[in-house]
Amino acid sequence: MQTLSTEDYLKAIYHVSQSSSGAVATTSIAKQIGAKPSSVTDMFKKLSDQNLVKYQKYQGVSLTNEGVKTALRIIRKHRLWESFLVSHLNFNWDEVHQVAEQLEHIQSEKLTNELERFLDYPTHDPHGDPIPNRALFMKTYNKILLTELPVNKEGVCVGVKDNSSDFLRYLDRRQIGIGTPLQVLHREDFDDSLHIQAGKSTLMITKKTAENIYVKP
Amino acid sequence: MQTLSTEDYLKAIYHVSQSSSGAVATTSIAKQIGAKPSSVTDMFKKLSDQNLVKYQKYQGVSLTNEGVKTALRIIRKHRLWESFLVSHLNFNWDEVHQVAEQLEHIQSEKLTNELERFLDYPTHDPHGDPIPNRALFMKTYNKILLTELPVNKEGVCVGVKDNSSDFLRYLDRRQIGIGTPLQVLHREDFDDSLHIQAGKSTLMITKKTAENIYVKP
DNA sequence: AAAAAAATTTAGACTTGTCTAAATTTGTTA
DNA sequence: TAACAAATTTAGACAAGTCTAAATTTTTTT
Repeated sequence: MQTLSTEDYLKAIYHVSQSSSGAVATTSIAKQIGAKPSSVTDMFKKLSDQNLVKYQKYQGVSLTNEGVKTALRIIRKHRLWESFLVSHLNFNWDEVHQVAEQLEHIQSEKLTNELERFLDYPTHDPHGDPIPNRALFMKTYNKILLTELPVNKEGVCVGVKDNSSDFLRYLDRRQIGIGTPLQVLHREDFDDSLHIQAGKSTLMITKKTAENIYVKP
Repeated sequence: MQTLSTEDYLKAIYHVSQSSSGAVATTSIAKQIGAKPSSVTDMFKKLSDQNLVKYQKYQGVSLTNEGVKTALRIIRKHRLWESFLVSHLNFNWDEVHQVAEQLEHIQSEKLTNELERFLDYPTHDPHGDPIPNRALFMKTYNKILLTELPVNKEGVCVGVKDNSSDFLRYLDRRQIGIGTPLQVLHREDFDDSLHIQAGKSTLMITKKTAENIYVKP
């Protein structure tokens, strides 16, 4: 059984390892967790003792199979709870993260599985991220960034890269959400801004916005 | 903001103070929490520093107004979650306690209030215990122990005193639950056992069982 | 009311997870 | 490749919460 802290580290290592290749560096986890590198080193040793990561001094860590499983079990709970908060408790998609960070640590297999059943086995959370099923398998579809969508090709918003409240509320104001049909009408060479069709309205967004929106063509 | 541990202590102090009069003794909390008396003394000092309890050396503690409020906020969450687990996640009333012990520590006023709304403002949890509302007010009805119900007077089961899994599952097997109509048909003077009418069936229960069942006449 | 028993507190130690500051290793650059 | 910079680790300290063992206070018993 893990402590709150080791669970946080495992999840952080999983996320960082997903968005980069090779071993996960001490500093990257320090940034993610909000701790000093020396604390991270300490924790790497503890996780290594439990065979949850492979750790070589000065070379960073990588999750073992057991470590991946543990991380996925936490992510599964996190995303199921986020889904519940949005679908039944009137939370907006920008409000769920902080609470789910707490709920993801609740230990009860029955609770997790019954919650999943109650939600009717959702495959994606409110941000479009895939939810591991009971066997910890995730359904991923091949999504691309809005910046990579060819001009005039139709797509649908299926996720966001930046999960910050600021960005999510900005999208709310622009009436862009998961499922919104998106189409690039014109790409401005001068500043890389995009004129897009979002649902029924047309609007202009910056490159920075576009590269934080995932679409399925 | 409280730690997990201080919340557990406040809740324990509240419960003990409800079932006895005067200040709450170190040993009684030690038993309730499962800690050594010396640890309890340490915590009493910490709680006292935060003005959550009034503490006098060797004389035990009593909750301050602020301490009572904090305890009730935790109990409110505990009982709301228990209700949710039973009503929507297929938990039995003997399975909810352990999970609710974890869920009661989740910090989010919005979560608590939305959960309450989702459950349609329940006034009692699956064991018949009253749920504090948003203003921390509890609706209590005047219940008595089954041992105190006059022979042949009709009553309804509205709660249990012993919340152990063993007892609750025993009641399940006897088909006694919250709302079950109960009536004492005969009181056996020899061993204090009771012949009772429970719903549609008549059965015999021991004194020990009867003094753990609350009824409303 | 003195002695014995029970309850409580104190003192000192341990664990977990964190930190700072210093030392070491790795990498990068001239 | 030598020197510098960046990353990482080590060493030692600290806070929270717990423990054991010893000391103290309160309560009960004789």
